[in-house]
Amino acid sequence: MRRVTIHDVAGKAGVSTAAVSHAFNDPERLRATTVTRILDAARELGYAPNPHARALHSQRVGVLGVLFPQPIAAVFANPFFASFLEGIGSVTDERGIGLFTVTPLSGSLERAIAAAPVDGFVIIGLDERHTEVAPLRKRGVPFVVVDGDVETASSVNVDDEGGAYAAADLLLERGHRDILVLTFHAPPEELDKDLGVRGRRLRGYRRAFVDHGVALPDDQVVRTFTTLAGGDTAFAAAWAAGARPTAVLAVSDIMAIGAIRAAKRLGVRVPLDLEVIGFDDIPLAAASDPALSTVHQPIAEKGRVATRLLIRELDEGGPRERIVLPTELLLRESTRAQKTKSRALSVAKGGTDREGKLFKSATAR
Amino acid sequence: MRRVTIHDVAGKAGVSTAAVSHAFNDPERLRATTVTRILDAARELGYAPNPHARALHSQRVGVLGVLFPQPIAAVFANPFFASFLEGIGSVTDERGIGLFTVTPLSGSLERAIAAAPVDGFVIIGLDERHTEVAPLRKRGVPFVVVDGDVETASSVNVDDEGGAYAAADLLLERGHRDILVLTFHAPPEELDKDLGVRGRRLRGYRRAFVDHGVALPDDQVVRTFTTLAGGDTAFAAAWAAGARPTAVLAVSDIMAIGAIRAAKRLGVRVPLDLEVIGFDDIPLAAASDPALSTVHQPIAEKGRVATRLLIRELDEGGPRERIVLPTELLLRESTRAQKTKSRALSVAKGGTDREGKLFKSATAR
DNA sequence: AACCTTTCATGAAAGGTTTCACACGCGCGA
DNA sequence: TCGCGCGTGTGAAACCTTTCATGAAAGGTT
Repeated sequence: MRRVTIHDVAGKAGVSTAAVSHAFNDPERLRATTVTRILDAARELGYAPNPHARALHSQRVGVLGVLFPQPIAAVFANPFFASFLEGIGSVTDERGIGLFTVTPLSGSLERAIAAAPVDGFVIIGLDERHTEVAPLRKRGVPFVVVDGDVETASSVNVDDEGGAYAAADLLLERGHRDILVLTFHAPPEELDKDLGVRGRRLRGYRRAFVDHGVALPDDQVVRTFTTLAGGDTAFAAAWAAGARPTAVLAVSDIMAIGAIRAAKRLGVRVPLDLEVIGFDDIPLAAASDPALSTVHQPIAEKGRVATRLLIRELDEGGPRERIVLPTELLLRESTRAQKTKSRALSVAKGGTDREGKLFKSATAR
Repeated sequence: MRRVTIHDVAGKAGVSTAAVSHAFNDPERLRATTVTRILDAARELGYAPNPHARALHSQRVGVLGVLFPQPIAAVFANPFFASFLEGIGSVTDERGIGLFTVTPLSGSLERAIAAAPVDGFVIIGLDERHTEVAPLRKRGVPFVVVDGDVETASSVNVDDEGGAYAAADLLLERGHRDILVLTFHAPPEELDKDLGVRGRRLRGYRRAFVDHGVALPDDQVVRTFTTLAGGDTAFAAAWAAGARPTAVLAVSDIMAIGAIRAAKRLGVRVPLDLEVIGFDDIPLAAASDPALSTVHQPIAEKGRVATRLLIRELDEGGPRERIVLPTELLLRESTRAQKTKSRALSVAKGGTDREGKLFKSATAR
């Protein structure tokens, strides 16, 4: 059972294949009666132009790839990525563009990239050292990097360091001296250097400690998994080891919520005995009990900005840009302080942006 | 800056394009030294076979589409779909297949379907009356329907009715007589008939009421939005109207959680004054406070089963199947009853399934 | 009547890959 | 010596669409 092609339609309507093509793509060129005759034939046959043939010819499919370095199941299980995709999707939808989720193919990102029928990529979570992007560049496939920095491409980042600073600063300002810091397990290769998102956030915390003249001993910085269970066990373990922190800083909301769960179980009241600040502002943060104070980052907006950047590059070969979006300290119920939310990087710098809506900056203060 | 093609590689390696193709796809056919010479040339040039050309020829891209009837941003915002995609992704990943998210293109599902460069579709949320699938059938594109039923295709469903029955049955068994039922706002065209998932769940509730000889007046069935706010306002409104239910049945977890929030605000204690049972068992259900009793449905598993079915159909043109997966009543903290979880459709019926792992059934009792 | 414009339609090339059928050269068995 | 098979490699068709250049017919002008 062969798929119906443009030839079948042409035959049925008694015209050339060129006419059929025109009927679909540029009906003005044909007599109205001819167009309807062709369209009728097409409908009757159930014809739709073959996307591959069309793409092959026009060198353009109308599909964007979103590239994740982790298995696809891990992507969709993560609410952070869900929000991110939501942002990307809102733009692709409005532009009539398809969305392809690209994850490692049998463990190889390179293979996945090569096989993906897309016009360009939004890449997330690949930091400085990743080598997968080199072939991309070589093949001339446009891409935009999010939460990372690559010499040769546009990038969209968030003021992680500033947000982390604001969170730590608030707690220190309120007199806390015994603060437990929860951070991601590092991938093996970056164990020493503090690279990527995690590194920037940690750097922000550290800077606040330094500014307040407070020490942050190594055993107060705990590495664990980015899960509810991770935060829970990390807090419980610290407690069992004799730590009695009065506050928690976590580089991810879900870990913060896990820590709160452990604290509740141990009879520690939040925020009375323990103030907690997370990072990201996932939807669950507002819904959990107590509602989590956190550093809000515009996740969906990151996706939107990156996608618009990519589309512009695709359409007009626009210039490279490095965009840094602001973060915002959001105080809810897991802290006692009720200072209104403060905003990092609230003023745009370097403003040559044409749309005037984006925040641009070389360095985040 | 033209993309590098197979001709460039052939030229550089001093062979024909056919030889290059063989070097990639069937190296055995060529002398080993030739193969390495070709591969070297390819690497040096940064060559990767053009996916479109390949797909055009082989009539196969290695990509599956997941079809949603709502805008893409709504898809990713919904944790239900996230779990579903997680299930699908776990299978496509393992088989080295790409995943394409297909949502209406400028409002038209048909257009999106036509333009999608995929080998087949997993379709979710399209019920009996939707007409979009007709062209698919006509064009001979294989698809599998989830949460719906189409004459001409395989389908994967869940025992919605049985699960709903179990939930309602439990509450009625415990003596509740004043139960508020929360259901989705119906799309306009199905206002009267109770079709689709919503209809099946409502039917399950109703059957339990009948079996217990209890009436379910229309004003106890409230339609609202499938959101936290929807459940919240619906409960609050009913309360304001003088209703004093002792239990709530909601066809979606998020609505149930919203109702609990409203109840808390009104000074109604859950589960002491009000027992609540949701539906779906989204991740938030276990994490909320009190943890939500709910009808668990295997969301990710639905995705996995559907995907395997589709792949089999693609590979071997396997037979159509109608699969019904069991649901399970999960009692947590929003009910007082502590009966161990009960399971609907726990026994497979109709077992001609070749893998013997899936549950099949014509009617879910 | 000859010529020019428009309007509508077509032929054929191009886009990049895979694969079928074939060719070439060589060794081996008959 | 002939024929055959095997190991390697090639030419060209096929996959399906779009678009450029072109052509034919119809209508208008001088």
